[in-house]
Amino acid sequence: MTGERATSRKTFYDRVYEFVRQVPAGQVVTYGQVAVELGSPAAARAVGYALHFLPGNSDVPWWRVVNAGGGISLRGRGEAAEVQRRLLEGEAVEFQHEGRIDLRRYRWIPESPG
DNA sequence: GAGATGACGGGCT
DNA sequence: AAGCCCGCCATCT
Repeated sequence: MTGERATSRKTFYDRVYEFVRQVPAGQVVTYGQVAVELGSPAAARAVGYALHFLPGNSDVPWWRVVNAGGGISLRGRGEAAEVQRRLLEGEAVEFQHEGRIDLRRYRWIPESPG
């Protein structure tokens, strides 16, 4: 009975959605960071895959998740990348000349003194 | 049970 | 600086 693997109850993806949902507007997190927060620092790929299932009308701010370089990859969807950038800019997130975000400034850290 | 997929990350050339 | 390759992990067929 002690083996209450509640984690198995929800899929890794569901945990990703919940975490991303906690990201406040105007801040961003990286795929790798989400993976770390979920307990799997090497599951950055799975994190991106989880967001891949999210429709545009989802209540999960998927656009607040960027790659480790603070940029938008969307490795094969340039259009989605443009939408993501627009959404972030709408939240006062500044993009640098190289189209990347200054993570030192916008990266959100959970349970942070803020 | 095994193989294939994929919104990543890091390292090497 | 840019591009390519490998590895990692979770889910699906």
